[in-house]
Amino acid sequence: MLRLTKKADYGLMALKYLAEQAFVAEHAGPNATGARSAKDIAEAYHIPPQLLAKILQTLARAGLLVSHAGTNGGYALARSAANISAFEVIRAIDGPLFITSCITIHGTCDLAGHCTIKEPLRKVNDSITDLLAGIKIADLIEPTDHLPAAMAGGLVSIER
Amino acid sequence: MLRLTKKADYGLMALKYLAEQAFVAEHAGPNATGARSAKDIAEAYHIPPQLLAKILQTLARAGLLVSHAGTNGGYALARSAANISAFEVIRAIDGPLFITSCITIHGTCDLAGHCTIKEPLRKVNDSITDLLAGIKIADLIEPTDHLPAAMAGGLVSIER
DNA sequence: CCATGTACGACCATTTCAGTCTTGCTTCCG
DNA sequence: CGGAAGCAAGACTGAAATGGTCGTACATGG
Repeated sequence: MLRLTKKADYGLMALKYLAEQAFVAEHAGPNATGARSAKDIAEAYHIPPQLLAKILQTLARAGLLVSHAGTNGGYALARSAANISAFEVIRAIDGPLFITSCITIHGTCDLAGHCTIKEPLRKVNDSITDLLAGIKIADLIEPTDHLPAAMAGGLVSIER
Repeated sequence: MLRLTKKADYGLMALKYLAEQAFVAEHAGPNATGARSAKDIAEAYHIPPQLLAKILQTLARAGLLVSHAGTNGGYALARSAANISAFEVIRAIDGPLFITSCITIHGTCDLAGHCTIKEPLRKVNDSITDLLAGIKIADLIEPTDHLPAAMAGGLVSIER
């Protein structure tokens, strides 16, 4: 439970892949855009190509990727990898995230009076949002290791 | 997406309700245990009674509630409301939470080599776990308002 | 013009969720 | 004792979300 979908997983992987490609392109000629076809990415991660294609289209529609059709076309990051957050990716693919079913778009609980739990949970929701918003695609490259630290531990305490 | 199930919602509501009852029981005679039947709780929140019953059974099996059969039976908190975390409730009902499909019980990614995303996400996972573990049932009572503060904001930053 | 690639909608199988039904056991109380 | 109140637990069902496929159309570079 509380897991994100495989699509979101795939999306993050693809973004990471493109970020790496953009990085190498940066060190190549000016015509190397770092664009890769959906098929390439799918093969690199053994993801069903058609599915990945749809995900990338979604991401492009959300403005996180730029697409270029035709021969030698493909996708590339629309912005720097440091400016794309995991939150944006997840929201683009899985839609707005609400930890509890109570919280709708309007912030109103359908069980008007009786659902007294939603307010505290909304805080949790916001925290997770902030957490994910703080994680950029750029943070996903590099073999991790030295990045945890601040992420675990007593991040929060509710005062009563 | 990234939402918890209705069952977990219901479970939290029920726990909160029992916490409140335990509180009033505390101020009553020694024989007032604060135990309430599943039906009572279900009616208070307009939850399908049978469904709530199953949830409460799960919670009892997990050791968060104590049950007492027979006339005037019902459920009561097994511990103080300040010692039961939202995380325990959610895990008891929805099972262990793993934010990404990659992370299995064994911590191994089924896509051995190619899934390079899982390590950073595991940190996120841990953060959310900690976040939920820090929220106690006792924090859910009281008409909220003055409790947010620390929960929103720059909780985390990944160093690179 | 054709190979390569994106765009997009329809479709399908499987799983998960939410909820119901049924049956059985336990305890209290008259 | 016996019945009512209450928990325990498994089978079952309908609906929705997920994961994935297919087919077709459009764009573009050589």
